[in-house]
Amino acid sequence: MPELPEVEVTRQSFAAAITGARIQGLHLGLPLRWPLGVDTTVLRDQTVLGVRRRGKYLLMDLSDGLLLWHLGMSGSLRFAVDLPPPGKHDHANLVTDRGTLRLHDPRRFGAVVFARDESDPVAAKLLGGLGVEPLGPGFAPEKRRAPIKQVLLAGDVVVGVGNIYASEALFAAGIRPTKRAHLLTGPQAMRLHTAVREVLSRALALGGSTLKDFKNAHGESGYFQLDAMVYDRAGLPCRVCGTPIKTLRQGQRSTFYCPHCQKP
DNA sequence: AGGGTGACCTGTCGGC
DNA sequence: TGCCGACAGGTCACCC
Repeated sequence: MPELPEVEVTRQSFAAAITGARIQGLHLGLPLRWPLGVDTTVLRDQTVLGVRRRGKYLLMDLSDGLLLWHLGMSGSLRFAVDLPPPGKHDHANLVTDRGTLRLHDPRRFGAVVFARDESDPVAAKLLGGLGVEPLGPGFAPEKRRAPIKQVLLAGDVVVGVGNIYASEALFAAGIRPTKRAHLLTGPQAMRLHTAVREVLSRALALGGSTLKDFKNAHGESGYFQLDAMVYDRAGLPCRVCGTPIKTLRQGQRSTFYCPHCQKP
């Protein structure tokens, strides 16, 4: 579910409401991707100072520590005063005096991790290798020899671009996903950066994609039916030139592209 | 060090 | 209807 726009929409939908809240307890269900890293009692009576985002991680600043949240492939957050009792796939509940933040995550690739701060080895392992923010000044894929699609996804050059928006951005830039990153021309690299920014910021402005069932922390759907140009459109006519969209596998992930609009 | 692969886990969908 | 394989929005540990 969550690529950068969905994570950021989620953050914006509850950050202000939870800031200032006093934590009463954290209740965990089935194991998530990583263990919390500390006994839940250290969280009690801590105050939430704010919620930031780095890549697809949410960083919750506490009065004495940092709580990292990741939504994995299938995670979503709800924040409300009166949530129904936890269901089968609700695996983390942060109870505060202003409401409960709940992680719903059927596949359990998500995580909640405690760290003293960002330099804590626990946090550094997760955040330390991350590339630049895609909405920031620029990124430099040209040092990599791997296919550009996989470089976008790897997260160590630029963060936040997931499988859907990687295909969409490469279409917008007119670049074939199999193109080796180091063979991009200067203009192509510039167009790609522009395309990534535009694709992500458009989805963000529209409340995140509703490709499957994305909802913000109020449980509201994005009011944007993702009108993908290529993603999940194998065999359908390109919306620009009519050529059938092609699909292939790269690193065990599906890629979609227009063989006419995207130059090898 | 970069690049390729397998792993984690559950749900859904299409085909027989 | 049931069963089975393929696939799903992420990213890490592990090899070479």
